[in-house]
Amino acid sequence: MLSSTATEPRFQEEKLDLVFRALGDRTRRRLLARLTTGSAMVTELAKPFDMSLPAVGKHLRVLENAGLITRTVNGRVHRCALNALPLKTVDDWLQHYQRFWGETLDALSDYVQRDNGGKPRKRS
Amino acid sequence: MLSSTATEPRFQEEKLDLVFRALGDRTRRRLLARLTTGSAMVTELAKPFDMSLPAVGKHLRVLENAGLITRTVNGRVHRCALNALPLKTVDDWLQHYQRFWGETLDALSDYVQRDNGGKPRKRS
DNA sequence: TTAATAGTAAACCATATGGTTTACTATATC
DNA sequence: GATATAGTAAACCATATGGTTTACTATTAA
Repeated sequence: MLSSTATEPRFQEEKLDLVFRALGDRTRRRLLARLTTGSAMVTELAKPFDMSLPAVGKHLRVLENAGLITRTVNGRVHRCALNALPLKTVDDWLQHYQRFWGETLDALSDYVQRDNGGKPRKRS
Repeated sequence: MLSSTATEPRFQEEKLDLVFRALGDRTRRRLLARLTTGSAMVTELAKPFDMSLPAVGKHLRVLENAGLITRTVNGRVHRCALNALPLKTVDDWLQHYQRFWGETLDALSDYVQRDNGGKPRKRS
């Protein structure tokens, strides 16, 4: 077995860098949202955007490098599909912080609803 | 009421831009992780990093602009604290995709464990 | 009051990012 | 074979990002 595995911290950190940065752009999030309705070729994906085809192509490349989409080339058509697995990695990362936004919400709730007998609100 | 509210789509999109981009850097994620153990002043936060103080200061500014930390100035000491609420926004955004990584995992599971009678695996 | 500490501001630099336009390649179609 | 279509590649540009160093401000302490 190689010294590097998919679960090794550094590997995961690099992946998170790519995924978070890929998600940090509205155009790319719109592309992902579009792909939840099914795979599509590049020109189809580019149509709704007020932007050149190469620009959309670059965004798709960023998403691909982050592992968020897969591409199958068939003739001259590149068909893109959503790959949500990296989002699970993000979700896992987020879970470490869930209790903190819970705490914040509870504190806010306690502050706003003092007539609640001071009981913490149930977590959603 | 003003024409712009915290839940208006554009507002949320801008926020997601800031938060995702803030999270797309390892140094900043380490800073957040540190802050889960409690608030700290800037020099304390900077200590573990092989990086100048102004550099860390900039990272903290990015986190602050994304709403991920709050800062209380007391004399010359700036005390930073985690604010995880924007991470809940991220979590909400992620939930729209949860069923897709579920599907992918199921498909993988089906492929790997053909001896399973073809039944979909239970969601975690 | 002098000196040390906490931190930002500003100027600077290299590289990354997000867009453009203008080729160019490869596949379909007439 | 000629032409249209799908898409990338490459060159270019403006701005953003992540780091540096060198001031500078403000507060605390000797």
